Amino acid sequence: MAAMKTGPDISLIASLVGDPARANMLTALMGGRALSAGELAAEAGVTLQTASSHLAKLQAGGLVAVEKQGRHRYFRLTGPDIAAMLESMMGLAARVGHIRRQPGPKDPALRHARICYDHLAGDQGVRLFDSLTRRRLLRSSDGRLDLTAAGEKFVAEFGIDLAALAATRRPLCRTCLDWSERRSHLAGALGAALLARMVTLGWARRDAGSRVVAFSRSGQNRFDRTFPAR
Amino acid sequence: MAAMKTGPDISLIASLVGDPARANMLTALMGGRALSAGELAAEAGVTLQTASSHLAKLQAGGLVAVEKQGRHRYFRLTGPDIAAMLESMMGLAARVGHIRRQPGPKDPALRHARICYDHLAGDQGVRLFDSLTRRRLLRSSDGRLDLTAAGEKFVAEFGIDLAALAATRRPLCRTCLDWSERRSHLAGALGAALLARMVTLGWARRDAGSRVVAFSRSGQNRFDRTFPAR
DNA sequence: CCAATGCTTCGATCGTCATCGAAGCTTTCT
DNA sequence: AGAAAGCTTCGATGACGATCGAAGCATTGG
Repeated sequence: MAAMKTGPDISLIASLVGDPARANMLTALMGGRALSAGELAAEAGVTLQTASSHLAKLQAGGLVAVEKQGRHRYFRLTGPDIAAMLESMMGLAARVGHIRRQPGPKDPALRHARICYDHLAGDQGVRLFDSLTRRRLLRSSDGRLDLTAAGEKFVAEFGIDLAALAATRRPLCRTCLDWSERRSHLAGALGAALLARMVTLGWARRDAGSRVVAFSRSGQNRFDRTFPAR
Repeated sequence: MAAMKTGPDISLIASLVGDPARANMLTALMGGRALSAGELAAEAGVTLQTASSHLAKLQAGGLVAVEKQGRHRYFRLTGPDIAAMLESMMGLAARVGHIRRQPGPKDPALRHARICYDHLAGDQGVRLFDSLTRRRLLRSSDGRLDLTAAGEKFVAEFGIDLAALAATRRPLCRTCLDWSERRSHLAGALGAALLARMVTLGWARRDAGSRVVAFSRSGQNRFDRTFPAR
């Protein structure tokens, strides 16, 4: 007879993530785009039937949502907080030494710049966040993270429509803990918009089929100039 | 044949938390003190043998560490980041609706003030954090959270030896996401020291056998005066 | 030295769940 | 309408792991 426990039930969520196939699917969905059941099956290395079963459980558990489009069913994470939790788990796993067998060829690229749901993470993500705060374009006060007046000007000049972002229900600025850098990077609507803008400007493109964000040579230069380290 | 994955292995960590008995033990350890195998067995509602097996796995996974003291073996979390991850999972579980069967009698008390590893969480924890930042005693810049000059003075007058805290390897100020309030509260060495000081001052005492922090009537009054909402 | 306490290890049992083949359902394309 | 694509459901199999009784090992106390 278990003692009467109170509070949220962690173990349900954790057991969903605890299966390797599901963990792979969730990691793939951290790329931010909605993926079909077939793509997720390939990503997890299981057959379509098995993947379907897993996805049904993830959906029942509230971790993923589905959108029907024709004969496809596209799955996505139900929110950025799911991605944030996964990143924090990765940080822990890295600290206690549960690194995957082989570093893998894409590993350095992932550490340099990757997608975290819809914003930039890795070395580049942390540098972006540091640059913005060091130049007082971003400030955190009262437990909230906000753009300063100078920050709003800067972002507008960078080509982002702040009014449009403010219209969404989503918080403008959030922090997200980076597993590879163990520092914070910028999430929230602004984090997503900044990455989107960089892609539009041709600085970087998203590597299809992975979370890698590949900066071009000139794009990297412009990034360094626009978001200087000091 | 699973595709070659890279990065930290989430599923190992998650599967450890995924078992209800282990999740209960970890939640109990969020209280911050080291607990014996017997206490943890009672907490989880399993026999001693089962608990022993679980604890061996948690130890192998790097989530808990053990200290031998005579014929007792005391277990504790291997770091504050474990507690932070558990809190974030609770936040998620609460959002997607995995709340435990009965709210339970201790639930309101837990939401008001509880231990999160070694610092104050819940409504009181969030109010403490808000008050410090609103009065510009705490400021976050450059991705780090730091005491201002005024903050250092305030903390010293509150009876905390900052030099001693700085001597530890542990970060002075950290934020931790609160599952019940969905806001940040103060963690890190300072967060721990503030709670310890309040207990020393007799403002509050830790409810044995739970994570509840019970403020006395006068202690609550002094808390409200020392950390005003605005 | 013997008994009691605290915990671990062994062994056996039982459930649960991941997995995939096969069949069924729905949508799209021709 | 027929065929193909995308996915789910059904059913069977197999494996892992949670659980506890019983025995074993260490430490403490008389």
